[in-house]
Amino acid sequence: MASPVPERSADDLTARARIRDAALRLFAERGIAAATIRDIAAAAGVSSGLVRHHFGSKEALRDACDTYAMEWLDRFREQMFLEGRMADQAFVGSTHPMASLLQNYLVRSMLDGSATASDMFQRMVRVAEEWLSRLNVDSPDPRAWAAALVGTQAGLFLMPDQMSEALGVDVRSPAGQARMFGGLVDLFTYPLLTSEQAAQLHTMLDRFPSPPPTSGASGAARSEEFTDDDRGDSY
Amino acid sequence: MASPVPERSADDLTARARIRDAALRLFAERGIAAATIRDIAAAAGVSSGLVRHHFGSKEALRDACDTYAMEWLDRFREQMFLEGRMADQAFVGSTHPMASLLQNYLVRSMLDGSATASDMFQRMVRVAEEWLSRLNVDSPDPRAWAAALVGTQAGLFLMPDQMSEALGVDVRSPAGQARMFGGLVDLFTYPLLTSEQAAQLHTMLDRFPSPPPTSGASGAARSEEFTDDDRGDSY
DNA sequence: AGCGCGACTACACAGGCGTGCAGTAGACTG
DNA sequence: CAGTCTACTGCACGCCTGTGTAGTCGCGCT
Repeated sequence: MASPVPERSADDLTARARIRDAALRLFAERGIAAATIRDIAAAAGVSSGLVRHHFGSKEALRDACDTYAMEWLDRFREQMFLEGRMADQAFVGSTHPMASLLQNYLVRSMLDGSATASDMFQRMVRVAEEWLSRLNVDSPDPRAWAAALVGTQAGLFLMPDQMSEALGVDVRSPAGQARMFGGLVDLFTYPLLTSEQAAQLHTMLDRFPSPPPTSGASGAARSEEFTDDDRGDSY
Repeated sequence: MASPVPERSADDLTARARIRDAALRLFAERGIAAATIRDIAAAAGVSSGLVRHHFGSKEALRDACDTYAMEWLDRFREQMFLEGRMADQAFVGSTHPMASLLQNYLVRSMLDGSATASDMFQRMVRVAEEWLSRLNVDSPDPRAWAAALVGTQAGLFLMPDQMSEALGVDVRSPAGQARMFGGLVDLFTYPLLTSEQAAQLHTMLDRFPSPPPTSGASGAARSEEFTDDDRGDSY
């Protein structure tokens, strides 16, 4: 559980740090509500009262986890991409477990309604949108494109059990993760729709945008696009 | 909340049906654990005792919802695609709200560990894999490709709040849903990686598949791929 | 009319939850 | 060496949960 992005600070081996680490892990594994303070305390090897002593409340503990995860990942990305340590195998190897855990945690926290995690989601959408603008992709709605990109990937972290079952490998293991990301590479390499099909679908989607569902023709036609698209993509 | 896929059966307007519908909605909105029997009973306009009378336990109620959702969607797909009612706007318009709700419910139930919902996930992966095999996509790992396709899309249903914030539109509304699916169309139309990049990534991913993480070079290099891929796709 | 049975309600129960709080041990300060 | 502060524990409280159960209502059958 090393976290040497900014070199683990001195007071970070304390019970407080152990509680935070245990909370991050249990929150990520079970969800916020299902992970109890008593379980977290037990996992950290302390009493439940100490959790309250250090963090005040469960909500405050969760906020502390949110902030910690976000700041850690921000520093991580900074070192990774700005300081060019992407090829530094020792750096990447030692930070990866924590990076993976924190990403999982943030997606879970997002699901249970964390403002901090949602902020990070929005930031990632903006980054994706900027990144997209540097490619020569002529999407009619880059923002929706970026949101779909971020949203779909975040969701993937939420169902490791199902992905593991589908692949016959624990996607939490290095081998499983490699396989899963291999699938992701394919997904973003081979287009499923031709430009003509896409344009056609966009035309149909644009046809019924504004009015609320009057359960009439407009709603029906919109729905048709929903299901049609859905079929083509995943059924 | 019409559900005319097999024409709503006669005994389906009963309190039992109202309880099931309320459970589906609250389970989908809040998650299984967070939706209490008392809330479901109140939403259905009955006493909490009646929920137990009809379904026995919360777990049994959830199983009933799982089965109902899966069978409903199976019939829905059958009519939709085999019986060619895809262009029937009345059919599609009237069934879409329920289809959307049940998909959301199943993904939520899957997240909370439902075997039925997980089975449906695996079936969707197999269907996607067959569908992929009819395209001329030369993926080195079609199963991983299909799993990534299904997993990413399922995840999208889990974060409507974040997607709505990113798009400035409630994705539960027709307009918002159209916009979100428009982004999905783009995502599956314009490749983010060239075939060369993909082949390169696959080579790197294949290099470190089998051994458990010894925190040595293998793990480090694998992690590099993780984060590198991640960066390219979503950061 | 009387009877039975399923739909339905009201209420009580045990368990687990987050929280509050009094109290102890140890280290540091004057 | 007394004082103080912080880390830390143990326990009890109130709340909410799923569950159990006794009892009422109303309809259909004989």
